[in-house]
This record gives sequence, structure tokens and C-alpha cells, in this order.
Amino acid sequence: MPPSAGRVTIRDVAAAAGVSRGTVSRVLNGEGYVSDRAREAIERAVRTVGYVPNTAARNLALNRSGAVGLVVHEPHELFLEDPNIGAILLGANEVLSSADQQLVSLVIDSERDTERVVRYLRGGFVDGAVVVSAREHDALLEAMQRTTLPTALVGRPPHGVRMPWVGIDNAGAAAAVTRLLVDGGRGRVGIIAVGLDRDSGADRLAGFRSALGAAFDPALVVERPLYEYAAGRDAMRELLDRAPDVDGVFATSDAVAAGALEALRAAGRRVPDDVALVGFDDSSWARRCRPALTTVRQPARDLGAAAAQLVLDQLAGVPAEPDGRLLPTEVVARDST
Amino acid sequence: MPPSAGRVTIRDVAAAAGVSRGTVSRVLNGEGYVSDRAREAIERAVRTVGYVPNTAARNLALNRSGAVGLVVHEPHELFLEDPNIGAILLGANEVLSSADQQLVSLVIDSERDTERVVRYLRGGFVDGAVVVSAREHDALLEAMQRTTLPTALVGRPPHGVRMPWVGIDNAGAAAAVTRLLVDGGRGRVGIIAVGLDRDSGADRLAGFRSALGAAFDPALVVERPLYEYAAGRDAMRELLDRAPDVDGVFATSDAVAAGALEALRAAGRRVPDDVALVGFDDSSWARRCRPALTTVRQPARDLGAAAAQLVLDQLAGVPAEPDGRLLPTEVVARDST
DNA sequence: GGCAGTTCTGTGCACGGTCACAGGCGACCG
DNA sequence: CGGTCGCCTGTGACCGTGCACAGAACTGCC
Repeated sequence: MPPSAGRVTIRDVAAAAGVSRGTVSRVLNGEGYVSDRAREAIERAVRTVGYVPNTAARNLALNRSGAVGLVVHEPHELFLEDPNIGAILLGANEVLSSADQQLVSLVIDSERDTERVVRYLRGGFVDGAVVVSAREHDALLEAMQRTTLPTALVGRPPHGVRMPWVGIDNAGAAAAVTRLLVDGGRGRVGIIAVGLDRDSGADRLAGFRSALGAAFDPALVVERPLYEYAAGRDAMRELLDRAPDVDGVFATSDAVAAGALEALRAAGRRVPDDVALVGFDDSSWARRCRPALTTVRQPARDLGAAAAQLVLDQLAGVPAEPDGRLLPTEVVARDST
Repeated sequence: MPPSAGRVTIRDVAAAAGVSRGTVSRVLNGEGYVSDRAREAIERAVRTVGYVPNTAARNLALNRSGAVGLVVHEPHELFLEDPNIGAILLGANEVLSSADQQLVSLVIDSERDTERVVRYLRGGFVDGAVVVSAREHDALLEAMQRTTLPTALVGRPPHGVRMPWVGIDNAGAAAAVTRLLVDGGRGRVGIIAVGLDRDSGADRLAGFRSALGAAFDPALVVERPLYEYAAGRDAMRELLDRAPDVDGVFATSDAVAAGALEALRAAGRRVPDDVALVGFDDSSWARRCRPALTTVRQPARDLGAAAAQLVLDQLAGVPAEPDGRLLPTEVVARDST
């Protein structure tokens, strides 16, 4: 009865049901050619003896590891702060655990980490991988391409890399919020463009640019490497310096927008009266800022779930469609515009 | 060479080194009685053939699962929002992965989840468990006590439960910040007391109360169930309603304090001029609020690491000390007091 | 009743490690 | 020089499951 003393195995079930191990195995795996009588006896026996399959033994026999890696290429602090990453993780975990797979998260914080993670992924410790926020010329992806490990990306892959992926239409969403600013009567619209080495950053800038058309002014673009509060604050200061007449700002994440809000307040600009501000993500930041942020809702949890499903499909033998899938986003209008 | 075709096993290493499997196993596990010559040959062979141990096989032979559960008894949203939980997770993961154990996170969101998690923990899927934020009369803990699964708690266990744990001196820290308010000349000090069914909530209230002594006024205590921004905002409104003369507030987490700040601002109270405010956690909230929050720094990552270590110790056969260990906290004075 | 075909079941082996045991080998000692 | 002892090594059994194969049981048909 206590789980420590002599584990209940498939043999015990077989004995209790009066059949052989093979038949029990067939029932447990739902394979054909089992008589109803045997099936019922086995199902009853499973309950009475309290059988729980041994994952390690099953994995060994099936020559798999039973785990899927979730690679996050961001510093540890961002891993904690960014609600998108957490939501992607939860979504992926949900899908994977229902397929009897563990999720193991691998955080790449430095170059040394890349090497460690590649070693881990190629070492047979995982059956597949979900890669979040890959960069252009990512050493990780280059290594992954030379491997047969089933992989899926969250976000559009860098140029030249072909992998199954799921993402959002960053350019379209960025264009939509930019038009919102323009249609609201803002004539000097700037952008705090973050993470340009990633699909999200590059595409959001591209969408912004295309929505403005001829009105686009490179002087109103401030770039920063990471989606951080502090980056938003400092970038906004720089933008105010360079263009004091700015009257609309697209901050490419909510955390960045919150930082920008702080800088605007410090500079005595009223939002949205003097400057209209939009964010991206619809994270808790957006709801909590005062004024609450106009932003873009991004289905992060679904992205994680869909990417995990892409990996599971490949494991099941379904050929991976090389093209990506886009999940819908939604502009959420609040008080900052 | 490709990892898919015919995995490299301990036998290949043995053949390459000209020894037997047993000797290779001894070298890999660092056991005694191996000649230097054999050891060197094996280490060289490991590198040349590119050997990577198979976790499933090892776990099967050792009759273990190779995983430790991290049980978080909070809603999913809080799991994403609360940086403490993320930090505990990172700390635990760090320690566990260096001991070759996976971390699998189990979120309890509803009563149904409790049952599922208990089944999982007792089913032999994990070798141990770390339980975060256990409640009084927690069905999970009651089930865990009837099991021999090595377990450690983050936070003091509820009354009547004896388990290894690591936590912080919530009462002492709460008393310290309360005294900070009193010493700053605040005479009407209130508290937004959250999570009273947990050690953190109950002890922080107790510390607050003892620090105030005779000045303690039950009318200045507002209770809420969860450590949420919205709870802080609403509770602060209620407190202002009940006691308009309040001039100091201890919000028992930074997120709650941020919500309180919002309510104070909406009510036209200046912080810290009219009302002094302190939080708890020293999360990013504290640094980002305006004014930046005075708060208590809590070593969340270390708590996770220490709890994981307690589980590993038990797995290694070290008897668990029944008393808990307290990690130090630190009052961080900023602009809100 | 014999036979072919289908449905169902049992058995042995494989997965890749760990561990206990038996025994070889050299050194040391009486 | 033979026996003992400590160091080192190889072998076989085992962990719990899946799978392939062989064969048993049943069915239907001539």
C-alpha cells in the first residue's frame, strides 16, 4: 500500500487479472485485438491493485526521454518580469502534460549558456524543443538546424531559417495602433523600438513605418536592446530631448510603455492630453498604469500551447508544415490615447 | 555521429576503453576501487565516442523518477504576476538541475487540482516535493503527511504540521517596518492584511500588531484573501473610508502597496507627505512605483534553493531536521516613507 | 471433420543502466 | 613459499515496460 514498499507493476496487474503482461500492455496502450472479457478484467485489476505506470521504464523501452525543452533567450530578470514568457510557459506546459511529457525550461542568459543548452538538447535529454524569442544569427538555431530534433518556434524565424512556428502579425498589429494614434490627430508620432534583432522588434518597427508612410521620421525612432521598464524610461527621455514636439508614442511593450509614462510624467507632459501613448502585450502593466494603457492583446498562452502542439505533432510523425501560423491579436483601447 | 542513429551506450565506452561495463559505471559514479589507468582510459573513451548517460535507464535502475515537484497553491494569474514565485522557481531549479533532477511545477488553482496533484505526487512521478504557500488546514499537506515522500516547505508550516521548512521572519520584518512608520511620526497606522490563512499573512499581521502595542486599532485593519494589485486598491479605499485620518499604511506585499498607492492618489492624498506607505518583497513593483516604495527585501531565490536542498538532503538519506531555518530579510528605505 | 483465416494471447528479448557477487592479481607477512 | 588481505575487474541478474513473433482459440466454409 505505501508507495515505497515494492512498486506495483504491470506483472501484478496481469496476475490479478489472470492474463499475461503483453495483454495488459495492449490494453493500457489501447491497441486492437483484445477480448472484451480480458479488457474488463484488466481495467478492474488496475483499479484494485492501484497500478501506476512507471515513466522511466516506459521511456526506456520507447527510446524517448519524455521531456520537451522550452528555450528562453532572455536574462533571468526578464524571465521573471515579462508576463508573456510566463504565459507561454503555462500554455506549453498544459499541452505537454496532457501528452505525458515534462516541460523543462532552459534559460539562455549568456553565450556560455547557449553552448550548454545546445549540448543538452542534442544529448538526448529531450524529445523536442520550443524556442522562444530567437534572434537573428542565433547560434542556437544554427545548431538546431543541423539536428533532427523536432522543434517549433514562438515567433517568426530569422531570415534563412525554416522551422515550424506560430506567432502573431507583429507588423499588422503595430500598423493598427500607429493608425490609431494618427487618426487621433497626432502628427509627430515616435516609437521606442526594442529588440530589433528579433522578429517582434523588427516587425513592429516595420509596421509602424509602413503605417506612417511619408510622415515617418527617423529622428523619432529610439532603439533599445531589451524589453525593460528602465529602457522605456531612458528612451522616452531621449526622445523628448530629440523631438520636444512629439505628441504620440508607440512603445513596443507594456513594460517599456510604463517606463515611458514615468519619463513623460517627470517631464511634465500629460497623457494623453499632451502625448498619446500605446503599448504592446496587454499585460498587467497596461491595466495598472495611470492612465491605463491602450495596447495590443497578444494570446501568449495560446502561442505556447500551439508551439507545444507543433512539437507533439512532429513526434507523432505528422510532417511539420514549413509555414507558420498566425494567431489573432486585438487592439485594446484604454485611457492613454 | 547523428544522435538519432544508434545511441552511444556505456557498452560502447567499455569497448573503446578495453574494460567492462561495471568499471565504466564505477568511474561515472565516482565510486572507489578503480585503477588510475582504467579511469583515464574510460574518461578518454567517454570523450571520443561522445557518451551521454541515458536518464531513463538510470532512473529505472535506481528506482527513482528523477523529478521533484514544486507545488504552488495560487491562481494561475498570480503565478504569472508574483515575482516571488518565479524567483523561488528559479532558485529551486538551479539547485535541482545540478543534482540531475528535473523540476516539475504543479499549480493548484481549484479544489479539483488538489486531488490531481496529490495523485501525481503519490503516484511515484516525483522523488520529492517543495510546497510553496501552504494554507491552514491544507488538504494537500494533510495528504502529504501520510506519505513518506521527502518534502520541504517554503514558509512556516501551519499549526500541527511538522515538516522541514525554510522561510523568513515575517513577524520580525513586519514589526521592523511598522516601527519605521511609528518612528517617522505616524500616529494612525493601518494595515492591509492579506492571505491570513497562510504563515506570511498571519505572521505579518502579528508582527504589525506587536510593534504597535497599545496603539493598535482593529478599525485600521483591512483584510483581503490574495496578494493582488486590485485587492490593495480596494482595501485602501475601504481604509480611507473607515479612517480618513490614517497617516501610515503597511501593505503586506508590493503589488498590494502599488494598488494602495493608486487609491491614495485617486483620493488626493500625497505619499509620503499625507500618508506613508510600506510594502513587502522588494519586487520590481517597489522600484517602479512613484514614489518608490519602502519595503522588505525577501531572498526569494535563496528560499527556493534552500527548500530544494532540503529535499535533496532527504533523498541522500540525511535525516530532515524538523525545525525550520530562517533566511535574513532587510528593510529597504525608499521614498514612500 | 479438415482447413484457412481471423482474432486473441503468451513469451522472450531489448532498452541502458546499477549493483552484488565472485574471483583474479599483486603485495605483504609469517 | 604459501596464505591472507586489499585492491581492482568482469559477469549476470534486475529495474518495468514495449514489441515482435509464435502459436492457441475461435469462426466459417466446403
